[in-house]
Amino acid sequence: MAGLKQVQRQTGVALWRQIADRIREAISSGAYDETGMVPPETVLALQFGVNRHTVRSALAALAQEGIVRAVQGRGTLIERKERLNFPITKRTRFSAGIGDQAREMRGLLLDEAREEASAEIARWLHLKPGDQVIRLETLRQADKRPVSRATSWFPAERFAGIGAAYRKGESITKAFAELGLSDYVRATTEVTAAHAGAADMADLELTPGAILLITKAMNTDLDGVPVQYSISRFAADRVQFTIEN
Amino acid sequence: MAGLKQVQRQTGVALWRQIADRIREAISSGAYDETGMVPPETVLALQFGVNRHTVRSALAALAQEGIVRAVQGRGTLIERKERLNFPITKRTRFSAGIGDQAREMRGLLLDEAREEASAEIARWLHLKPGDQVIRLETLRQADKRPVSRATSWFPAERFAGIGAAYRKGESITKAFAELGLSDYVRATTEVTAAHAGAADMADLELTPGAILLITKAMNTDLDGVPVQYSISRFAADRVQFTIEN
DNA sequence: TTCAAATGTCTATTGATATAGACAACCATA
DNA sequence: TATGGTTGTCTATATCAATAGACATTTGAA
Repeated sequence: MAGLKQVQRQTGVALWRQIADRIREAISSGAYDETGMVPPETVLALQFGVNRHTVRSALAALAQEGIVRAVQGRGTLIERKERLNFPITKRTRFSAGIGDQAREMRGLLLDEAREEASAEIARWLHLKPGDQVIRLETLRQADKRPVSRATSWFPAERFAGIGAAYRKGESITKAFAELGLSDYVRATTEVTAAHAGAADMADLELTPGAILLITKAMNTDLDGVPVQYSISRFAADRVQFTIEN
Repeated sequence: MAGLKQVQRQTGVALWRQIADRIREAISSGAYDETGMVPPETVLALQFGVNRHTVRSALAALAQEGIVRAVQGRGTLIERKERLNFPITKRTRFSAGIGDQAREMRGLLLDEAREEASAEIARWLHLKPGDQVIRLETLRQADKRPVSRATSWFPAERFAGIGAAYRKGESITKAFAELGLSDYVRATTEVTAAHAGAADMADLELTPGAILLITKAMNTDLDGVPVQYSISRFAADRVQFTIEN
């Protein structure tokens, strides 16, 4: 790990936030695995070329996120460092791929609504604008920790009752199975990144300025008929995607 | 587009930066296509619930990026709004997919080095740690505008001279062809997101606090033998990825 | 020509950010 | 139990970020 380079001065983003990002990245990359601790505040201050108080602000933010825990007299211990891997493959089975990485994977239904398809949703689901669709607002957690927040649309007549099915099975796959769709495939996925907004920050327990990985995905049944369109927002510092071709 | 919601107060990230991000997003989503202009500063200030001076700081930042141009007495004109789409498919042809979106796609070789494979690189390329590899540092531009910054490793003995070939053809595909590898496939791709560091900020002409989309990809020849491992950093506000399964 | 609407510039004030230094409290261990 | 290394707390100061108000300058259209 030799030495983290000095931070450069940026306008618009507080120094302590930039340093928090750097330390979070270093932790997640295993730079401090030998000791299981972050270097002393004075050392970090020297490495980054900033005042010790600034480092303390950064560490306080990381402690708030539950990543580190400071103990007076000893040092700052690393509490969590994992980054969940989400495979993006033709056969979409989020829960399956995650099973070995987290003990408890849950999907919570935050809201359900029946509404008319917008032009964009209609295009993705091969419907006419105004056709009825069901919208689900869901939150995925790994070991009690929120990982992603998704908004999904389904053709209303084919998937009536999917809200209740999701609430019961806590996953899209199980909800589909409950409604008689035993298999489906991922058709297209778009990936972008952006800063988190207010609502997502709250749901995903993010600190201000955090990054989201955003996927827009369309799934079809085995006949190629669209069954789901969804926009998912992932906490970027907790996940990575893997695309296997 | 009705109305952009009020921004919330965040610590650590300057308000004007958050607002710049929101406006950039609105421009790229086509919200202001009718007029080709951003709403007046006073209107934006009202929409976001901030002072006009704060909006001006945001617009100044966007002007610095070349996205808008303010004209006294008229308004603030939109100069650029595109977001390049990069398909991530088995057959990786970056230049091909981009052809219809940008007039001029270039790949510049920033640096070339022959070095020993680290443990990680060796693992990806199915080599032994310490085996010779060639590392290329490249920069991709679309219409003179930097889009991504990549670091790629190749087995040295098989692809000796790939630096010169890349400099000549300005793409990995052409460089491979020059060296007798006419076809190759994308084996695995990992996608993450993070804030840009100093070096990438400079190369990609990013403003402080900008987001990077990061891919780690391994390509093989048609026999499944690894030919390239690369880490690419994309300016997140200029691109999106599309995964077609 | 006049006027409304838009951006440009200036001054002033408040709170957040960053630096600096000093010292207290706590922990592990020699 | 003494000591060195570490985090916790306090005070003080300078700079940046954000708000507020006033007015100048430019443009396009009535």
